[in-house]
Amino acid sequence: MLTTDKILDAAEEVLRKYGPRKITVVDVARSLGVSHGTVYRHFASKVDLHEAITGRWLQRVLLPLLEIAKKDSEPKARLREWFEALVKLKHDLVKNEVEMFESYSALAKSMPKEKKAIHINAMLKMIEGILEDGKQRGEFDFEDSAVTAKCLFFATILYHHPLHAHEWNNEHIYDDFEHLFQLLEKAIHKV
Amino acid sequence: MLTTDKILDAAEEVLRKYGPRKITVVDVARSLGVSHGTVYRHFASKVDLHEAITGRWLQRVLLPLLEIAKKDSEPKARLREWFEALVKLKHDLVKNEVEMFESYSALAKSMPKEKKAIHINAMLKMIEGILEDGKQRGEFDFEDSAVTAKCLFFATILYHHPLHAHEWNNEHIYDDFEHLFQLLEKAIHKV
DNA sequence: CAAATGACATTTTACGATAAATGTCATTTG
DNA sequence: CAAATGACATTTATCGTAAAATGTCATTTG
Repeated sequence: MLTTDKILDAAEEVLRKYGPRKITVVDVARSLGVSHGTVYRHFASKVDLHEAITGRWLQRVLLPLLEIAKKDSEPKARLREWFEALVKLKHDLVKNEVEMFESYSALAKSMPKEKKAIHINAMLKMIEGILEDGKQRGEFDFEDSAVTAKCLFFATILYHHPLHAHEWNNEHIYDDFEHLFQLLEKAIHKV
Repeated sequence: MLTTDKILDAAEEVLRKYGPRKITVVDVARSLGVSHGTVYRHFASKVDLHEAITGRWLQRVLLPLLEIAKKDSEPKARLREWFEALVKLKHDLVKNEVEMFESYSALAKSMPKEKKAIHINAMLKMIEGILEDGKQRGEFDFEDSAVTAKCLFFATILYHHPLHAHEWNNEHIYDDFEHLFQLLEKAIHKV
């Protein structure tokens, strides 16, 4: 019997092989050797299928960040490690898996923002956790962890949002990030 | 005799009337009642013409920022005023002149980054001036004005870069900016 | 002779017809 | 009877051709 997961596997395979313009319901069904009607028994629409593909990939790719967030190392160091991992992750995707990155970026573009918000919120929760931890331990100084998490995430958006990927081949990009992050640390570290 | 300025006036007219897809050399020439060959006596290429149009517009639209930067009010207040003006400026352009904003965004997209850098550098210089002033007066505390200016500009990019314009209809956008800016202030204000 | 033209080869875009994909559902299959 | 099919109307993408724009330059104009 055909499962949702098998369809997603096939879809990723198609994506990998033929690029984002070719992930049609028909092609995915063909690569599974079933009729496209069958796929519609598992996904209400092409868009739903796309969202599922992207969602699964995002979850997988962001796993390392979750690991870092869960550590109980010093919050200051952990926060830095998390953000450095975030930008390195994104930059590496662009460098080493351009076609995959672009494929998924293309899919993500057509994703409704509520769906995107889910993943952004997952990231914000990780940051918030580190911040809250640091606040408890007296390392950090700010009012609201959730608000501050948002600030940090969006302040660094240039360095991790796909929209800005074209700027990441600039040779000073890591220096710039480093300077910005130091500035942000200065704002939240207890003096 | 035909002057470069007259051509740019006509080009803006065409842009305003027919949108960005219609600013062809031929159309601009037609609206001036001259042959398109004549336009080529003033601009080496269509791209050059586009750059000139965009450049002139940017300069005009960013004039208010220059005014603020030149004031000799308190640097802390001036910095805030400058950034609030920047994001308000951009947001107003989207709200009140959508078609113009999109037109120019479209033109800007095809502009080489060296040309864009000129305008970004002009902005950075304004920020740097305010920061340096504040440092002299003992209001601010940081190492390098130029570096810090870059940090502030790019940390707030979500709120003023056209790429993110689609996020500006979020109702919390001003609150978010306010929180971020407070955080940044905390990082550079002398305690 | 400086300024402008318009004919030109070349490149880019627009358009419309054809093919393919989406989404539904009555029917078939195991 | 749950699972899968494929015929279908509708929407969307593809592609070749026609039209328009780019960029050059020898010629014309005032």
